[in-house]
Amino acid sequence: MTKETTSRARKPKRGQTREALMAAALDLVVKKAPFSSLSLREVTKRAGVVPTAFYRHFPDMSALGLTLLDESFRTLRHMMRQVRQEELPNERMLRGSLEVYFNYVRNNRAHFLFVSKELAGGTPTMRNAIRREIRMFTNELAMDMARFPFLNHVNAEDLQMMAGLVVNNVTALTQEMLELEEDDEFGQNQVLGTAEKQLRLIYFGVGFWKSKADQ
Amino acid sequence: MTKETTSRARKPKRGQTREALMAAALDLVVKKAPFSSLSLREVTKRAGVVPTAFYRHFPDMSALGLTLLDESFRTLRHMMRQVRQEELPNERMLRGSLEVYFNYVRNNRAHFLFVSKELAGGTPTMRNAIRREIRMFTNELAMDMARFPFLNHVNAEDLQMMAGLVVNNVTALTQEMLELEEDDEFGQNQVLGTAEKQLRLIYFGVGFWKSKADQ
DNA sequence: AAATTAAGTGTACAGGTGTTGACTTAAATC
DNA sequence: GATTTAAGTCAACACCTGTACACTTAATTT
Repeated sequence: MTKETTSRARKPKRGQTREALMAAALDLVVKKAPFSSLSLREVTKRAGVVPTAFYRHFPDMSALGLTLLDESFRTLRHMMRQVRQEELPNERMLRGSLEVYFNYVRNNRAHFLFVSKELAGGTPTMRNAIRREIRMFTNELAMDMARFPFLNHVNAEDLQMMAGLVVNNVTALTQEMLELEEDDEFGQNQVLGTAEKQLRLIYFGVGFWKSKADQ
Repeated sequence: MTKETTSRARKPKRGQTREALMAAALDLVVKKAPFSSLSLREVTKRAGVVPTAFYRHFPDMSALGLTLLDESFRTLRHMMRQVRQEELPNERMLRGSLEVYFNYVRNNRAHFLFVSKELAGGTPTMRNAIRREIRMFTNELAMDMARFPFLNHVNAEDLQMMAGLVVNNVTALTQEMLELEEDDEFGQNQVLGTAEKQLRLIYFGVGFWKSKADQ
């Protein structure tokens, strides 16, 4: 990661064991247990490699975990950025964004399951990393809301509060969606519909609230 | 639990080991790891008892977990019932309910931490039990909302949606509060304040939303 | 007072765990 | 082509795990 001393980068092409280890861990998280309770041996076994080979790629399991976390959020951030820089928010854009997001969740089930379980049950390091990431999303959302014409009379603190409400709720609905069977399209659409209604309430509700109770 | 065959109940007064085991497990959950990754031996050690003594009280660890879950929700339900049957909802009642609730959370930190970690990381049995319990709270809340004069023109489905929004959010804030240090009163008050603002938005927002967009 | 039962202890075993060190081998660099 | 380095294997260790079985002991029932 830090070393690139010589002129030409030397890439170990042969061993994609590193990726295999990460995939194995993710796999075990999906169909067995939270990451925190996976054993090194179990992961290497599933990766089709001898236990000691693990140390060629990670110092210990928690390092693997952090790498997995990084991977999860790097691609998620990428997607979020694409969603954000679409045209100005309007009526249909809310539904559209939610569809893109939940579609992404469905296509990255393993990563979301991993993150979801670690958010509550992981080591403090893990939990903090995840919470920091979520806080970042909340801040960005608050900034986007500020450009929403309907909301431009709402102060920064209240925007933050609203964004928190949205993020908390979407997080919960994501976990709900992860509990559904992968092919339960009915259930998934139901969650999506609920999400849309709830966000609509939040967005439109604040207009009323602010104009009435400014005290 | 089921047996009470003879005339007089025979209580094993000597061994409060059962309670000790439950307390030990809860203790370990607070300061170490999610319940799922506790070992039987570690629990018995902390309870000050030999490993095999465990089997006199529970068939295995997951039975202990379910008992713990039962205990957690039995007292929580009791508190909720008291909060609910207060006088009709009004302005100050929102704040009051939240204070009672979060105070309860603070006084039952271990149980909430346990539940919070199991909600995402537990066995399917555990997760379902918890989710069922939460769904129950949501339903009860929806019923309470129906009696709210401000909301009596909202149909059942939307009430359910609103209640879900409230419960999701309070759940998230509960987890946020559990991450704070026990003596961080400032942070705790901040969470409480956020909660109040957010719920106010939900409650008052819907009035505007429904009267405007009935479509 | 005798008998029964609940609840504790100690020993033992088979298996899983993380990590060590020395060895092999294939690829990348010189 | 020789050498260095990255990435794999194998064997061994000390420890922790759940659970079976036989044993003790105190309390409750009879």
